[in-house]
Amino acid sequence: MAPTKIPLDQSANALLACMPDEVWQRIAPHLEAVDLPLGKVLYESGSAIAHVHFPINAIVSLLYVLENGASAEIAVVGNEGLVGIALFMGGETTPSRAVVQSAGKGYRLSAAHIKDEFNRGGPALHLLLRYTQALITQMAQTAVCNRHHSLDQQLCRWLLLSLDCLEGSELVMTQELIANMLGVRREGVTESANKLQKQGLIKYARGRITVLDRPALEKRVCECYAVVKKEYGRLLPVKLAV
Amino acid sequence: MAPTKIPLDQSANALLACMPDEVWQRIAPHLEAVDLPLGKVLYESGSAIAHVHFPINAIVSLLYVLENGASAEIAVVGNEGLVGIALFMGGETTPSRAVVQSAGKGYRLSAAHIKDEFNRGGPALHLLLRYTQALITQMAQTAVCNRHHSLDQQLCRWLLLSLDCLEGSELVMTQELIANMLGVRREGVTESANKLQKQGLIKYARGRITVLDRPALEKRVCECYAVVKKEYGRLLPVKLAV
DNA sequence: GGCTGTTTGTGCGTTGGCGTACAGACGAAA
DNA sequence: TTTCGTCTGTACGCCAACGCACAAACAGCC
Repeated sequence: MAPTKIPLDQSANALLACMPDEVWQRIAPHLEAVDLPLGKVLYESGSAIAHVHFPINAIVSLLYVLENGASAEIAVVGNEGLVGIALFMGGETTPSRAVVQSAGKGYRLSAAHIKDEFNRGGPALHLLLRYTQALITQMAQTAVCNRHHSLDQQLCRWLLLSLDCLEGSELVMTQELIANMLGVRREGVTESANKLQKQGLIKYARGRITVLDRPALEKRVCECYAVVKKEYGRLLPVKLAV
Repeated sequence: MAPTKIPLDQSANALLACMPDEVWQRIAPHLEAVDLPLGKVLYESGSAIAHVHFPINAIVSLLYVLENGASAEIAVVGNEGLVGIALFMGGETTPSRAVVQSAGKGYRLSAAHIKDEFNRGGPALHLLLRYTQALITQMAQTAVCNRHHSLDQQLCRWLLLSLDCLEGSELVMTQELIANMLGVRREGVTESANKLQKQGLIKYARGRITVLDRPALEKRVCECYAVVKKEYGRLLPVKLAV
């Protein structure tokens, strides 16, 4: 409950890192460092969102869940972004669910504080909106990818996107979980992952994936990965002009 | 080129209708009535967007086009919305394409004017952001629908969404076009449409679809339609408080 | 009326992913 | 060391959608 007294690191999250000093000074006192354990739900479909989260080394999935329980991931958020855009977009909530897909840490900021900063209309607003646009691109590209690309390709895309959110080349992630994210059968993931393993691109063992040959993965992935990456790069320059 | 002198009707587009008088007075002089013929491209992937468009009785599709030419619609915009959110989101452009899917009329507003109004930070900003969130919901739901629902269901969803943008119960639209939007084969659409026709839900003839039994369509459509509708209703109240 | 181009209908064989079922493989705990 | 639960591998039939090829129906135009 009480704000954590752990020293804050502005560079731990790319979005925070882009904030001009003035903004950072204002919000830093209200940031709380939080643990984001695997499976933690940051917000639920339709229910009010209490905080935005800035992942540091965790990965958060935005999922749409259907009535029959089937689900599909529409976007991934890592330390390049933030979870809970509905707060400043004005909807307060959204019909999706945010779940921690890879455990780690993050900062959170209460709804009131993020809205307050947003409504000042300064650089934070523009930064957050540009980030939102990047997220939109990711969602749209996911929609197209779901329609036109094979599971093999989608798995590559997913591995690369997740990898980009972490350091190192290891993901802690069962095939079951991946299947849920991609909205496919577990067995399908097993098959695709096996192909990759047999060709030496990845190593797989009981919930640990090690990427052995990232360039080869990039050669096999569909264009969707590059489109999204490029758009993030374009919309979120390393350092925002003050 | 010169602004059209046709009398403007604020109620012709729901988003405009929601604008408080003060805003309307400011932007109305810069609105131009434009024709939106079938197939017209309002903006192209990656190129600068010159205007936002407020459809009146036209329908505009937001499409992602893949390298191999395959495409998929990620959202539909009718008189409840606006085309060109990238302008005020700060990205200036987006990797998608906006195409008129059903001919009609609309208003357009230059990039400079919409940004100017947006940056005032008043009610227009909040309205546009709420609309954007609704659009995000539509995109995300499309992604899930692509993944989990049958072509039959998706066709129903598409028919209903299009119908909602028009008055009357007739769509002018070839199966080929619908197939492009849904990102499926034309033959697939033929088959699905035929099922609907045989059961008396629609009537089909050379690019004219007449919906005969809308309630039956609504019974057959997947949940995605209702989710999107509900979210639009929630985020875009009929009249914005001034 | 006859021609032409567009739109719709139909019939293949193919395939990617689904649902189900079960077996092996491994790790942690007893 | 054994047991148990989790994770991964494999197999089978099934089905929706695909790609391709072509026929039929229709509208507009000469």
